Amino acid sequence: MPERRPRKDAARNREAVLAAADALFVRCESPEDVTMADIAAAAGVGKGTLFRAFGDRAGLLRALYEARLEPIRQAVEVGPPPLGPATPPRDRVPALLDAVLCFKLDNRRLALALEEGGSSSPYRAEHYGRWHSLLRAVLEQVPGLTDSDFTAHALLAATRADLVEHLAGEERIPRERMRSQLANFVTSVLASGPPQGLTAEE
Amino acid sequence: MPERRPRKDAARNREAVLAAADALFVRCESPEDVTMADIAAAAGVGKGTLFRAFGDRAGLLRALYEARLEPIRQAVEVGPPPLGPATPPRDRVPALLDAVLCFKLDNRRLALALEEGGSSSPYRAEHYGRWHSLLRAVLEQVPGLTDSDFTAHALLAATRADLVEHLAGEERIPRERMRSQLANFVTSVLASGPPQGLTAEE
DNA sequence: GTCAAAACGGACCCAGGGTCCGGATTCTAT
DNA sequence: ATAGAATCCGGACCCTGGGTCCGTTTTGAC
Repeated sequence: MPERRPRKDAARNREAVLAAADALFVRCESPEDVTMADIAAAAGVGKGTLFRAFGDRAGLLRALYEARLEPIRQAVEVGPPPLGPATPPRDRVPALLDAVLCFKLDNRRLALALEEGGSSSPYRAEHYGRWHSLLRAVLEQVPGLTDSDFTAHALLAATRADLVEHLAGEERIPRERMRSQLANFVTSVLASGPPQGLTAEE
Repeated sequence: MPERRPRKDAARNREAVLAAADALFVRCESPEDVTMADIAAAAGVGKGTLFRAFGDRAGLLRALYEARLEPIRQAVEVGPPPLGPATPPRDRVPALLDAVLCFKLDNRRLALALEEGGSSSPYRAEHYGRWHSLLRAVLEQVPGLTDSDFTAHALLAATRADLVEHLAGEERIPRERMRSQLANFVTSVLASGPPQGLTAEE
């Protein structure tokens, strides 16, 4: 099956919708007061178009999220340390979580809209699955650390969009402070367990 | 102001609604397919009654939640160790989080409905505020532990209703295993920092 | 028993996600 | 270039579910 590519206008409209949605989410107070009709209007497009292109609200949000996430995904999969695969586990774990935190700080409303969007739990999203299994795998390589699966969940939970929003918005905690607090937290989780040998173990 | 007490029928109906809602939430698959109309019908009451008594959906959920939470609240505020105030901080922290976890396991659907209920973030709920400031205060008494505020948030995040639901439902992790994993996690967070002297410090 | 205050309940309203289909656009083949 | 089919457009329309309103009923104080 040749998988014929979409028509030109379809592609153009798809981009217009993504751009419009992004802009609206940045400007809005809360994600739920940007409606599908709003997005369609802002993109100069009919509602039908928007639903045909993305299926439903969640689909649109996902598409936006994935697009924004792409650079980080690259950096994690094939980039240089401290995010890339060549990093020693004890350094990579904090780096990964810091990246997630920064991403959510930079895309607060969007992340909020997607994670707490209602209907299905954020834990079913495949992007969560990716972060979790990656983190889990890296944690597994940290000597003396058990329960990597749960630990990965728990660490990621510390970067939940609504928590980040609360800390940044309500408690007015500055970005750098939040990053360092998360780093400390992660470190303390990693630090426990058997003596994490200094430099020379034998 | 005498604050005259409610009429008999009002009180009776209020109880009926709470009971009906509780029953429905236990039976349902997802909290969002138990509608306000359903609850009213199940309680043998009109929708108006239900809204007059609780204000809105969130109000009803909150009322239910608080009611279920009451025993634990008592145990924490005036009960014996390990939950009560007489417990040494290092022991009380895990106990508190274990209590939260167990509560969410026992009231999965309800907690889900309230925390991810939509509109306003769970971090604005006053019951969250209570848990957080208590935990924060206890953490503050653990020597060598910094960032109690953030740490309290991060630890509580590990017991978020939808995470618990995911672990118990999707990943089929048994209760006791989850409790011990959480306990390990908490311990590792507490363990770091300065030497937590054995028994004799001087 | 009487009467005002309080509560009842279901018809009603409305926003917002999602669907539908007649008409406009784009691609392909000749 | 152009006919014709495939695809897409867009906004009128539907439907669910939270929340409101008000005529009627219940309660309880005197």
